[in-house]
Amino acid sequence: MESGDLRFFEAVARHGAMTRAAEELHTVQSNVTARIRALEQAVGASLFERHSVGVTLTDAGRRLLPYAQRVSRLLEEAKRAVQDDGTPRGRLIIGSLETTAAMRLAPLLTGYAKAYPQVDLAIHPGTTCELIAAVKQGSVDGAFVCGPVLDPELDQRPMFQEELSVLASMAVHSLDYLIGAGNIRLAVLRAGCSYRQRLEELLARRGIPAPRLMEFGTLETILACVAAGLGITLLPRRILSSSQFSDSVAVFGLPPSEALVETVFISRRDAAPSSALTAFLGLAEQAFRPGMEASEGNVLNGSLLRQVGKTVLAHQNI
Amino acid sequence: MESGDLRFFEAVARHGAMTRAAEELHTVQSNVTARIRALEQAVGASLFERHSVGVTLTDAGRRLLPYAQRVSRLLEEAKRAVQDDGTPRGRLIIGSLETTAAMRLAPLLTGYAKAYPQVDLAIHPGTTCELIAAVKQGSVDGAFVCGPVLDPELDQRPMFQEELSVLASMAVHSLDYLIGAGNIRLAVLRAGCSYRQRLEELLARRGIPAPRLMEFGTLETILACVAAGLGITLLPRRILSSSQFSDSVAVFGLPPSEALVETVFISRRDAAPSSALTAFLGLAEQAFRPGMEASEGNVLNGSLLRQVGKTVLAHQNI
DNA sequence: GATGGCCATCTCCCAAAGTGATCGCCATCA
DNA sequence: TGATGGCGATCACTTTGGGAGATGGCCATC
Repeated sequence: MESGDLRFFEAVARHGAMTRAAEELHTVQSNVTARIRALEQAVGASLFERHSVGVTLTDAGRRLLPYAQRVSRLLEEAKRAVQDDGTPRGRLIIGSLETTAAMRLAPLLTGYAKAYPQVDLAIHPGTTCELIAAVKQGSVDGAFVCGPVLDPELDQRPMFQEELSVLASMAVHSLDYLIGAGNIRLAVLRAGCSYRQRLEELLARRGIPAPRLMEFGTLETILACVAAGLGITLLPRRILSSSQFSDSVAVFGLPPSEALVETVFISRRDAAPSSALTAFLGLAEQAFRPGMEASEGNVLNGSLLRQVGKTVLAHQNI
Repeated sequence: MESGDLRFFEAVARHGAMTRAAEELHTVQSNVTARIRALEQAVGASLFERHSVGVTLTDAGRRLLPYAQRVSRLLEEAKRAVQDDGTPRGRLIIGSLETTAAMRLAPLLTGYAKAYPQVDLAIHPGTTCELIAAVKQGSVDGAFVCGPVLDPELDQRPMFQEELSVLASMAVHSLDYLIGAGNIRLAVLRAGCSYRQRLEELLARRGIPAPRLMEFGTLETILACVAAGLGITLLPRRILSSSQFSDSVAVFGLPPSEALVETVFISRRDAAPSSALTAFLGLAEQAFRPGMEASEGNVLNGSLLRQVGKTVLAHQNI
């Protein structure tokens, strides 16, 4: 069995048809047929059921498919590993929650770009779910997401904690106010955003029925919308410090059990990290890990009741 | 880059010479030269330094080598996975500490052999170190060893606890006796045996200088030697219950912190377990895990001071 | 029954891989 | 210093596996 055969196999499995796989492989159908047959003979099992239109995997084929993918990934990685002589270069794609990117990454990224000019750095925004999938699939090298991430395929490093707060318009003086207010909505970045789920749970625990959603493309529009009284949202409190809206929205602090979320950096556990990624991790830990105990931690362990923005609320009120 | 090229590469790296690698690959030297050169061109780096006699890996080659090995292992595994239709068959090699094999495995193995007659079952004895290496290398499918095993490559499942005791001749009434006795030795199965190290540490903590070693091939000879007063040893107490020497050696109980060792079953984390291995694990957990809480656990948490064999000793004496 | 999509099979062909001989390099040794 | 032996590089050649293209059969659809 050769890696070339597995490439053919994988393409056929993906397309469900030899003819279309042949196109992708820049060859003709008869070759695909022949090589699949050769592969079947090599492993001693039939891999596809042939139909009048297309083919489908047999059980044996289904068992082989993940290996085909792993082999091709491994070869890719091998190539990179050979070329990677220890000095970071090439492309590094980092996934990040939108909020994390907005609040935290700027100094890290500029520092990295300066320190490793040979690396093309790209930030890929997404929700925790999307980014986990992207890391596992290999389309991003690593990502900042909401922890904890328990996936055994992924390596997880805690980076910092965020303190979430409910943001609402200044007219809202307690969340109970929301119970009657029918036209208030949840303003979220994406339907799949993990903060949305958290906010719904949080309201549910207080007997507030989940308002309807409103999706926005950027954080600024969410904040503008919240300030305008169109909706409420749940975001890291810190987001306000760099925002023009810091004085125009009400901030509802939350008890630590609800407020604190760990942001972790995830990367594939099986793939050896590129030098570019290792260097990134080094800078990130330098930037975030000491900061965690020194400043953030103290704030979080202190009073969560004090005023932020214009509103002071005791936990009991929320 | 193709898996075939990597096979060539790996063979050359292993032999340190193209000519000899060619023999192993059943081809001629010129082909090896050509394919290595093609591979070097494909990855864009030189992989070997050519000398007048033989070749040596470059840094890039050293980075590639582990991938070559992983790819070929992965292809092997893929083949097995395709052929493995869920009913255990084929060869299953289980590593085990000698003591574990003697005391624990018999019923499990007979049960397994009866339940899965299509599997050729083999037991491969060894020390914890040896077995860990064997599992990682793939020469055994899984192994019972002294836990905990922290290796990230390995999956570890606790199976049962053993209670270790120091065994000595009936003439020895306290371990302090050993301080003067110059000709007493440690009787161990192998130099690398983890019990040996434990015993030395244990004696050291009591101020007893480490006696010299005596190695034996079988447990029975160790026990005979201990009974004859030639040496002392550290073994699971349970070993005596199936031994003719149970009445002719003195047993020194130990406090739980020193006595208890967890026996775990380790297997490769990355390789998908064969059906034969999965079935084995199923039976093993059935056999050992319920037993752990029900009988063994109680005994261990109860008095460790009571008499076993003929000697009663308080912890303080040991 | 005509059509179209798809897979299997066959033949032809070629480039890639294998073969064997030769050359050059270098260490060793007489 | 010259002979020898081991080893890799290179070259000319042969072999063959894989790719191309044509054809036929099957089946669903219209």
